[in-house]
Amino acid sequence: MQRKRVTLDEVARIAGVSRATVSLVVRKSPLVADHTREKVEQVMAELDYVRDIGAARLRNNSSRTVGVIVPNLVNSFFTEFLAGVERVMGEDDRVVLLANSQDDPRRQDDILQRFRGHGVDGVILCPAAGTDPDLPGRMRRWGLPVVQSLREIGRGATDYAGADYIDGVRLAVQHLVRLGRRRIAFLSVGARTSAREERLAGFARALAETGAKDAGIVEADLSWEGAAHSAAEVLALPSRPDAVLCFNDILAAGLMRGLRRAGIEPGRDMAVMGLDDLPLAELTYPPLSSIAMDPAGIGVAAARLLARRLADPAAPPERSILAPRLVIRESSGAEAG
Amino acid sequence: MQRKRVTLDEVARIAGVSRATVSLVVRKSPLVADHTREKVEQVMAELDYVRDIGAARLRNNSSRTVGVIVPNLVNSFFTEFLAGVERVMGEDDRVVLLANSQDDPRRQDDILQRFRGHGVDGVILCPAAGTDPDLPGRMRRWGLPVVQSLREIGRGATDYAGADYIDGVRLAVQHLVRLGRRRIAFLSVGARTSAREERLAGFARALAETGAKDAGIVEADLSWEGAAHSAAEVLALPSRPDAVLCFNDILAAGLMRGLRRAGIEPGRDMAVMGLDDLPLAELTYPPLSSIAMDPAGIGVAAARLLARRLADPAAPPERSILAPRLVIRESSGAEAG
DNA sequence: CGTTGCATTTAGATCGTTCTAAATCACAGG
DNA sequence: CCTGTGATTTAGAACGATCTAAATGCAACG
Repeated sequence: MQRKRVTLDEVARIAGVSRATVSLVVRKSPLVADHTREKVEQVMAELDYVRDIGAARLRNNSSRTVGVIVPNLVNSFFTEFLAGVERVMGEDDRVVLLANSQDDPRRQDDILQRFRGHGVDGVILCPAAGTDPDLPGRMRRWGLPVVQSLREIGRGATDYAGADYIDGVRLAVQHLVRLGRRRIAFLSVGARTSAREERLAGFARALAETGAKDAGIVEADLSWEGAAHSAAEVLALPSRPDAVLCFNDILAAGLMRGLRRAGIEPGRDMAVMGLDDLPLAELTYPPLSSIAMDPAGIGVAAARLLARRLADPAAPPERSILAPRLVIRESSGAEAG
Repeated sequence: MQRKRVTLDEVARIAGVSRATVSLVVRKSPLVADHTREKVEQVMAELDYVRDIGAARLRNNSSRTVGVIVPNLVNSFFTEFLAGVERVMGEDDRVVLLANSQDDPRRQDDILQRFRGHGVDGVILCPAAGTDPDLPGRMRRWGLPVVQSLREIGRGATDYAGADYIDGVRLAVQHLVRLGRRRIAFLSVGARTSAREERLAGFARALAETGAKDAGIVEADLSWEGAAHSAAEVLALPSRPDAVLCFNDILAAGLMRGLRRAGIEPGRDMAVMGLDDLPLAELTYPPLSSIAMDPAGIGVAAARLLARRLADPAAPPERSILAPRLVIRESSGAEAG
């Protein structure tokens, strides 16, 4: 059943050259004469030769494989990110080893060990909440190149690709203020990540800049049900908010369900905004105003950073921060006037 | 920068045993004496030894790596599927090579060659629309074990994991008929896949069983915008439908937007149902009645089938078909009575 | 004390590639 | 005809594991 592999030796024997020559042809070396190359390529096609990249890596230490670790595969923010990464890697003839840390640092460690064992050239990591702050250091000591993305441990320790969350939140707050909202609450999540810190920091800063009132911060489970349940808590805030900015669109959609159940009409009685502009933002009712972060673009950027890092391991760490964009729909309320 | 790998030889030297013994320890062989094992394990921990799986595979032909090819990473049906696969593989200490065919058979072929080159143990494949019918045959000739999932080329040629789409459609049609709907249309997609054929076949069969009228089949782009645009076409069908069953929830959500733009209230004036019960079905307005297909469960089943196949390559092909479940929300109209 | 049997350990070949250093070839120039 | 040069080609040693077959140690037995 298991068919035996066609090897360089076999091709060499049939083409009447040496193994080394065939290897050169495989690697498109300019050293080999045109007629030899043609002959060898023909034989390779006939025998359906497939180069064994594992064996190659054993010798030359490049597996053309990169690991990607995301905390979650249900949130489409991460899957769009992943799609961006995968596209660039595919174009670059690399292959993606995917793993899901489920936001658990222990699992994340296991995965990294597996990746090391498989000899990945590098890793793109969205660090799990609660990751050991020394992880970038450990990875450096392992000699494993890493690009962090979407979240970051030890700012500036490694390459990083992300969106400007702080500015994104600012855009949202400014938009709400322009529409006349003054008491703004923030619906946050429990998991301690740099993304959360940045969004909260951006919130505080934007309130200060616009003079809007901080109506309070509520924490919800990261699921639409969780957010729906938080509606009561939001409505009970001492200074009753007239707008809620949510950590992401999933929470925003859930919150809108919760508000409507409580008889509050989102978009009219209470402005609601999301962050991330997931595809579902278009489909909720009312359609959700949000801040587009272009996760696929971030994935592309992360993949490029890793490619650069692999080409030049000694280069100084680089950051690739994409600008967010305000997407106005209906949940933030009618246009002023 | 690139740190040199710790090898078996090194561990052996420091632990004062032979390379072969260390190898036995790594593989948890019962042949080695307890005190030796302890000593060796201690040294491995000290040196941070990581076994090179590529080198191991070269000798024993098992890479503990499987390839997964999906046509799309945006549709959460596929990402939930992927999450299921990844979970089982992780538990089983295997790693997933992910690739996205974008429903393009040429890309899919490239990916398979890459996978072969990386020495994957097997592949889980959701074949791209338009895949060469002989692909299962070619893969058999390559000696590459494969489990098809969600879609199928050459029924019964390989292991297969999926949901009973035909029965799923039947549940939907029966539900609509129970609510008094009589003229049912189907909003389909262009891509020719077994999933599409089964859903259409199920539709025809269910209409025959229930006596409902086929109000026509409309094809949309596989995106919510595409479906929104199709609303006009649906409304223009000669026997004006009173219900529309959609190929999936994304189309259903888009169609509802399109209907509302045209002044038709989904759920009241026109029943709308989706298939797949994606998370977004909860969040649309009105919430979408749908048929849960449990993609994560299918992913789990596919991973198990592949594990079985790897353990016993000669076993006869097996099918794992999950039963669908009706999820009633509001888009299908008020409860009868 | 030599032998047998069992548990444990090991040397050396091997997997399919790439690398290094050297060999071979073709041909021009002296 | 010999030598030097640049272009091709190659033999053989890696890479880091696993496998095979055999060696070793040790205790008990006759």
